[in-house]
Amino acid sequence: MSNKRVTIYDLAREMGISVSYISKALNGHPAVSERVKNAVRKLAEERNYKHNSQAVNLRRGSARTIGVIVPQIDKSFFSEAIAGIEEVCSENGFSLIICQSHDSYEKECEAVSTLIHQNVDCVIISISAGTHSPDHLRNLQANGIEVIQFDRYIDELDSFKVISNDEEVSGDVVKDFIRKGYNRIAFIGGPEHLTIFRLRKKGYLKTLKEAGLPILKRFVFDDSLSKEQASAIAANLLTLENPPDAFFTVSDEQALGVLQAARALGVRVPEDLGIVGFANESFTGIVSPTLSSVDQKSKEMGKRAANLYFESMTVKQRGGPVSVKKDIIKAKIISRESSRRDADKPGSL
Amino acid sequence: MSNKRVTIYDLAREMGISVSYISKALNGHPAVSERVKNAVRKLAEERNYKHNSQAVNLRRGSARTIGVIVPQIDKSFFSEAIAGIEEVCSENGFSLIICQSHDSYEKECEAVSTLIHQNVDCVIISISAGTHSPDHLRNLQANGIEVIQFDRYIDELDSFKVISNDEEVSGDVVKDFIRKGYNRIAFIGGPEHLTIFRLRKKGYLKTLKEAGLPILKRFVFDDSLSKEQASAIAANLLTLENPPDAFFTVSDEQALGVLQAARALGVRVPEDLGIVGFANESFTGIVSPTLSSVDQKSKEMGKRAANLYFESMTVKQRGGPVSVKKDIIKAKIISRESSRRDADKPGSL
DNA sequence: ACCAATTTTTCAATCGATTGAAAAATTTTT
DNA sequence: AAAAATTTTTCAATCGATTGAAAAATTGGT
Repeated sequence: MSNKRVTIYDLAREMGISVSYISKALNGHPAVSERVKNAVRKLAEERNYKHNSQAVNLRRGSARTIGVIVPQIDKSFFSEAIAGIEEVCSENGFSLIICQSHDSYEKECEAVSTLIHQNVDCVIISISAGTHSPDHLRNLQANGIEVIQFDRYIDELDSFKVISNDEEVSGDVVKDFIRKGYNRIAFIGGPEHLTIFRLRKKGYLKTLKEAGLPILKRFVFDDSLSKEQASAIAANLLTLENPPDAFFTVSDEQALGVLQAARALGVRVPEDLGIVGFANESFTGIVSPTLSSVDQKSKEMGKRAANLYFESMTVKQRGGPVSVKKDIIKAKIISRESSRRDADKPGSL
Repeated sequence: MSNKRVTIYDLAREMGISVSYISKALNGHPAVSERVKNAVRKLAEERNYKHNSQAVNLRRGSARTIGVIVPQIDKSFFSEAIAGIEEVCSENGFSLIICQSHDSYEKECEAVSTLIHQNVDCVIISISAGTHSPDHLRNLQANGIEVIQFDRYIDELDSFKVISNDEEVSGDVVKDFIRKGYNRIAFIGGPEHLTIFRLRKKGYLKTLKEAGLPILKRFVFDDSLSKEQASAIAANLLTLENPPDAFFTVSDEQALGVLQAARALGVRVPEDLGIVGFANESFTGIVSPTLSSVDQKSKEMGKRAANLYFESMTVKQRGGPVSVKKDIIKAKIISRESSRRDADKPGSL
């Protein structure tokens, strides 16, 4: 046990040739004959040689690695996005380091620090709910690390951004509610310092206004991302004299909270109350009634984010100018039982 | 943009002192006066110096990192276990590299390769359903990397193991069913080359036998881990002339599959059919009816696994003998609606 | 067989940080 | 003030791999 690792020095000693020659042979350098290449590769295989990434990366000056920071990896939105990132990275021979911020600014900063230490080439991040300033991300850029934001982003930071058409699709959700006959639509949002939550609220408010519906302040809530908060808000509103007949929430956890409050109060969903959430988490399809949600095409967002890095690298290498751009991926409403009122039934259009 | 990183050479040049002295100052070496230490630290802070982990690790010969390989990070069992590992690692100043095998042997081998390259000190793994041989894990050991298995393990590999009392708790599930009046209990298992699935089946069979109940071969299925397979099996059995009145499954996905099949056929749960799954995934508490499940204390398993590494390190450093041991964490049945028949109601004991 | 051209192989520097030994500077002792 | 003891600082090797330049060996032409 605890054997030392085989290095190219070991191989060189055993074969009686120089270290640099071994290195060139293993890397397919043209100055090495096929005969030697094969012999070296064979021995490397036999001795179970594995290169030391630390050494390679140090020498190269790059770890060929992308760091990913997300609030939680066990939300399907994020794990799917990571899957997309992983796919593109492995196509390009890059590895991934995944960090969780658990929605805390401090943990996010720690992750940033780790990734700088690890000498990553790029950081793809969906910022935590606790993050108010992009200084730590500027720190990454100051260290020559490309920053790419997705979903939850800070607009003022000059970086690539891969986002949904939040305002537009939020408007669509409201329109859909109205079309189905819901017209007392409540909104449960997130912290307003995050652009996506501002935009979703904006889309909601704007569409209500355009539809000529009154905006009831007591039906609009910010900064209530947890299931429990949403549940409490719903329980409160549903016992009013004139309760809402629909809830639009900016996450699926909130939508679930609303559903549970409705269940507890005997309010029927979707007959008496429509619910639409955001992110199309996997549980939305298995609760009863199933929850309508906005699908943000998480995997595609991840792929797009990673591709932005590799594309910009290519352009930079050619000396071309890299214009900072915002990539918008169109989200799509997945209509399930929780918003399926009569008006939506086939033939009723 | 694309600035080069600050190194101790830059700091040394700026302060007009040697590189090694800078290094010693930053690391609190006793041979450096407080005056110099403070000055160096101040400048390092100002210039935003971050050490290069590649260089540090190369020199040290260890990355102070633990690699984790699990089938999927978006199952709460695994993400909770990872949270536990993370907690213990950060207490000990270690980092984490997380890899997913997606239940494929090839991907698991790739992950092993990556982790060897990254020079990790230890690998904590729950092996994939597609893994039949522990050769790749022996490869880790041959490279001086400690291997710790948890949950899904290969018994024949000489390594630490952190596992549940699978056979015992499976027996308890069956006993619980019987106590509640279920007596035609079907079983949907996993691939038998994984010890945990063998043990769960063994506990099921043994307990049926001890209870004097017949073992019906057509009620026992192996290697059917997916929700779809479980659903198909349930649909099949429930339309028999003498269908089962309970299902014990080795995962929660399977339990959900059974529930959906029962719903589709109009079979009432738990009145006509009891269901108990395994892992206490988060969705078991939000489906309707809620699903009973075996809680494996995933976070504790993760913490235990990581602690085993640090404990064995301490012992090894002292030159003490490290006996390979199996740590058993007692699982607990979480009784929810899907197995809540009359007999279980309060006062009916 | 000799010189040039080509192929094969080695040398030495490099990446960034650490560390024990050696050297230089300072303080204490006599 | 010289010698000894102590503190401060630098030197040089090291970790493992890569790479351009230089050297050595081989091949070809005449």
